[in-house]
Amino acid sequence: MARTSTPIALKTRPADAASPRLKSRLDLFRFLPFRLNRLAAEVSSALAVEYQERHGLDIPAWRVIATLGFRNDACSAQFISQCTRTHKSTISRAVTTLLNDGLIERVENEADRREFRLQLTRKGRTLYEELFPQLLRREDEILACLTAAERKQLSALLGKIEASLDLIQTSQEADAKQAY
Amino acid sequence: MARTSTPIALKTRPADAASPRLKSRLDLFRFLPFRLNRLAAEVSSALAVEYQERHGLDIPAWRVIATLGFRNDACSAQFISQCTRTHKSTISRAVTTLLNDGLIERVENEADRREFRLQLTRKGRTLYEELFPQLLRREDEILACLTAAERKQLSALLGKIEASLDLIQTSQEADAKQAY
DNA sequence: GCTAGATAGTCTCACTTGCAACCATTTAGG
DNA sequence: CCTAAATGGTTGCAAGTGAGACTATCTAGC
Repeated sequence: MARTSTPIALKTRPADAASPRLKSRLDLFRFLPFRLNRLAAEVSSALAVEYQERHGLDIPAWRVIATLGFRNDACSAQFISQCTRTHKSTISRAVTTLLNDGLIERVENEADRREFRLQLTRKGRTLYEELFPQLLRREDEILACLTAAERKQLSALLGKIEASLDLIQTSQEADAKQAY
Repeated sequence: MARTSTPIALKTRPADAASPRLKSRLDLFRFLPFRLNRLAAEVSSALAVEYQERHGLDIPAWRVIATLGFRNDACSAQFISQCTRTHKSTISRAVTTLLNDGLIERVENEADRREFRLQLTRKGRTLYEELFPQLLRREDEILACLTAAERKQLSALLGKIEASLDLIQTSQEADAKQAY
């Protein structure tokens, strides 16, 4: 449309590898944190259709389902909170909703009555079994632009950064680390 | 300040490349969207120190500064909104704050009096010039775990996905696309 | 020129989320 | 045992954000 002629247009093009990074300017589009944020946001919204529109789950709820679905044994809200890096109050609220929807159930832990063990109900597992292939398909769509080798590369690279970040964190917040 | 992921964090180990992905289960830690979200959140919070604590900027404000700092000429709020993929109301609020802080200024656009052209003030530019090397240093720290070649690879891979997502979006929401 | 439809930017509202206080329970130390 | 500190989980509150209404301006078509 005529729209594209406005200064706007700017199809935020991926950093094109050709031109070298300027020393005196911060090119936002080559700045990793920015790219990660933007990419994560876009990928998320590309997937949101699946669990939001088709199954009425929001992101925290999906994370709970996914964590429980992935593991066979029941686990605590705390555990879910930690491994998805989602605030415990957020998880708590999601858990409440999912309990009401009958997608998960919780069992008293006799050994420690502060904590509840959570697990998918039959209904919840059905949903999970139905939802996750759809999500994998979406992921595949998104990654269709990469060869198998490239996907492996990407995974390995992300893994390295993840590992490195954990280290950075560890050295910075030695006490928080205790929490494990 | 909103986005901070829980510092708690159980050592969600990076998908270890050894064991193959199970067919019947979705391993959250190998699921790209999840990894991207988590990584983006962590990287963001690793950088947040710089612009939040040291300069009192939140993320939207920093995006405005960065966009203006990167370009030489003044540009509209709309433009910033689009190229950072941040909602226009969020940008609007950040702009208001930055105007009050004297970090940016706006000039009437004679040609189109709906829009204002924004630019850094002297003070704003000083802040930008001071802040961005710090951020680059941080980025370097985070990427220190990768060789130069690997960094290039990563950048190229992200670029491919970015490009591909634009395409996906385009085909899926032909009308929404107008908005860009 | 005038009207209808776009567009830039602001503002209100509702919703989500992180934080921190809180309750219940467990554990450690005396 | 009894108290103090830690831990799992919930909830009230405040801050940030997206959706969408709204204002002012611009553009196209008649």
